[in-house]
Amino acid sequence: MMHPLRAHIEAISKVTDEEFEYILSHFTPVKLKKHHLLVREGELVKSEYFVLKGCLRSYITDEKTGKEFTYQFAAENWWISERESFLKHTPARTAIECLEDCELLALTFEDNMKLGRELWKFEHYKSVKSAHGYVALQKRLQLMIMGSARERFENFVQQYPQLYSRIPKAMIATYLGVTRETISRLYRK
Amino acid sequence: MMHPLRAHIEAISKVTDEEFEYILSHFTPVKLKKHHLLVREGELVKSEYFVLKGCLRSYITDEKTGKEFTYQFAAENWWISERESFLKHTPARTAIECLEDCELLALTFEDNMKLGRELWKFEHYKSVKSAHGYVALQKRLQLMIMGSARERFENFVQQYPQLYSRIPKAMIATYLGVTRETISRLYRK
DNA sequence: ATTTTAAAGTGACAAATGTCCTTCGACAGA
DNA sequence: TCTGTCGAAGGACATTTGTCACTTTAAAAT
Repeated sequence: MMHPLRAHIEAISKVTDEEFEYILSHFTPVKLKKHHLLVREGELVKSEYFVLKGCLRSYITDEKTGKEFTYQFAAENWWISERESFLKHTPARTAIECLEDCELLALTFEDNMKLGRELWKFEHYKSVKSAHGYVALQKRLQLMIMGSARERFENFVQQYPQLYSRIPKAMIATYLGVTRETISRLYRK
Repeated sequence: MMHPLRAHIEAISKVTDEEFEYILSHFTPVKLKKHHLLVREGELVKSEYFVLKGCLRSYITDEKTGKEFTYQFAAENWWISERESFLKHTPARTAIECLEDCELLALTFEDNMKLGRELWKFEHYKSVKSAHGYVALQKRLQLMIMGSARERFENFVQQYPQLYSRIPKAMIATYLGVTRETISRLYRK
């Protein structure tokens, strides 16, 4: 069976066995327990992570109110990191937490750049991923502005059915910008 | 006095007189009247625009409800375009409208690429602008999720005082995802 | 100057969502 | 088995925001 990372890359551009082996040799496996913080707020983030197994989320905590805002979830075959800190070498504004026991592949900033320079296909893969991320962010903002809580919720369930049954509803709520009580109410009516 | 576009570029990377002349030679001046649609929904977008004078906005209209969502405003020294259509050559999902008489500088997709290839500084300028745009979008989403109507409004006024006094409140409302009545209420209390 | 049109402000009421508090069931650890 | 924790659901009530209808003000057009 094809390596999950390879499958993910090849959805965008095909690579040879040698190329993939070379790419993979730059990644470091990481295993983490549920509740472990992969990234803490204020840290410098040196790697991006590809998820082999498990589930994580990145989030911000509002200092004043203590309320959380989930910026991103990631399960198998997703990338997760703190982009801003990773790219600019600034302190992380969001934390990343394991919602389950996780197995990840870490790629450092330097190796990331190196692979980009050496393999045009890898650079292309990254830039397509990044463009997709941008469009997804736009759509999410638009839904946030134009959609009701119900629309946002239904959109989430439809878009990520696996996550919906796997992640505590309270966290999905912070991703959608509502309270868990509101989510709860949406079932009944 | 320095050309506004040059000032804008040099805030990120210095260019020589010759380089700037060369860059500028790829732009086409455009003059438009208030209410003119620079881009219509469904069109192919061939250029990005730098604003010399006037004020515009890009927006989406929800088919079902007829409600508008302002995606972006642009006044002097801003870039505006329909990025997705511009980059991927797909039909525009947002329209762009002049809120005042406008003077713009248009740069086509091809010239944009050409300048990027020929002048590393220009490529750098574009990539920094794009990264800034991404971070701004993230912050806007975050505020949308964590902030009340008042917080979003006050943030807007603080961030764009010029726009606030220049643009109809009803449009600012659609940018913030509230009704104009809500904006109105915020003054009094 | 006069008329017309667009934008802003207001009040009353409705709907959506948040807050607080309690209950219930599932399940992991002692 | 018992107990404690966590996630989910629910009710009662408060607050925010939306909707609609109308008035006032300001700006454009003639």
